[in-house]
Amino acid sequence: MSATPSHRVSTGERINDHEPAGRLQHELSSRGIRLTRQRRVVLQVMESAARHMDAGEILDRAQKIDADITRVTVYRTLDLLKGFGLIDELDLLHLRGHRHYYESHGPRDHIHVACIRCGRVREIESELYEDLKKQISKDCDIEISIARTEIGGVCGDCKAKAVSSD
Amino acid sequence: MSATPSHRVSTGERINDHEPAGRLQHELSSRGIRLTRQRRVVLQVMESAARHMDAGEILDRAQKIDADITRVTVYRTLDLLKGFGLIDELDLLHLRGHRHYYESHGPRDHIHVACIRCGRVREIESELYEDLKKQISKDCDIEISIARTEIGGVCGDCKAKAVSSD
DNA sequence: ATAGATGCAAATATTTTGCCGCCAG
DNA sequence: CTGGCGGCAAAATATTTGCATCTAT
Repeated sequence: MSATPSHRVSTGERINDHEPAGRLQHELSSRGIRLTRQRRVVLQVMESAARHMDAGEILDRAQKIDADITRVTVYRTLDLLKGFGLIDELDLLHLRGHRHYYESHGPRDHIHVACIRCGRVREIESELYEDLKKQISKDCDIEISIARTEIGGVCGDCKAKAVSSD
Repeated sequence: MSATPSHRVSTGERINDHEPAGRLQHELSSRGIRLTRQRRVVLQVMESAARHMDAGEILDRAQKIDADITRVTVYRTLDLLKGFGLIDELDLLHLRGHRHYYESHGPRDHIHVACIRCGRVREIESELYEDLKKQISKDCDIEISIARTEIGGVCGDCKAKAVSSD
């Protein structure tokens, strides 16, 4: 790792520190969206997520809290949140099949950096990334509302392991 | 559009000008991969693509050239090409459902900029993007082999239309 | 000749929809 | 109260796999 990283780097499992508890609930009710028991549970799962989850994992976690929740409700709630731009849908470079992953994120975009060997995903924020988006916005005359960047490669740990096992 | 864009911008339908004819065939055979009749057709479709296609569209085009090609062969060939990093798999922000799109690309990465209203996708290259990747590579100690960036927003044309229809 | 491809059909996986009874506001 | 919501079952999509046969090298 570089001694003076020019990016804020977060490591390993996703830690949802930027998410004030109840943020999603608040966003929805302030838009006049009905808050059902099931939705509360899915929102709770999304907010407390320690990592990116696909629809099946979200269902599993939701059912641990409230066994009655169905797969269909999860899909419908995810669609709802996507529609309001409150969560992002990622594919993480299709490293593990064609699943889609969901995450609730704070106000600032982050880049997903994944190791194609071990699958670990890190998230980073970058001033340079903000500059790039501004540049694109100007050059393409577009008002950016979604930005997604996924980077894949072999991480340092995996490179080291590859060498030591030769 | 800005008078002096700092990015190379390509507009509208994808024009595959960076792809020397037969590039994919050459890449495969130089790796000792068997070139079957079916694979040649799929490669031809990928190389001559005027835009991003999902698996179904690739199948349709391939069958227009050779009616015997099956869906399964298309999937298997796409997997093969992905495995060698010769094509990219995109979801274009899931703007049109959960389809996956495939594209063969030249040596340089480009950014996909999509209008969330009209769905038009532009591709741009950017020096800033190259800088960003270098920075990430250093900060995260990773050797980057895939980079994908998708940007969404309302394009100038659609903004203009929205105003004029008010 | 033969390792590796294809085709077929069926299995999986994933996501969406119609309809009806139910509940949050 | 009542219009939006959730559950159920089934449909629609999308992708993968086993196996027998064929073919590029």
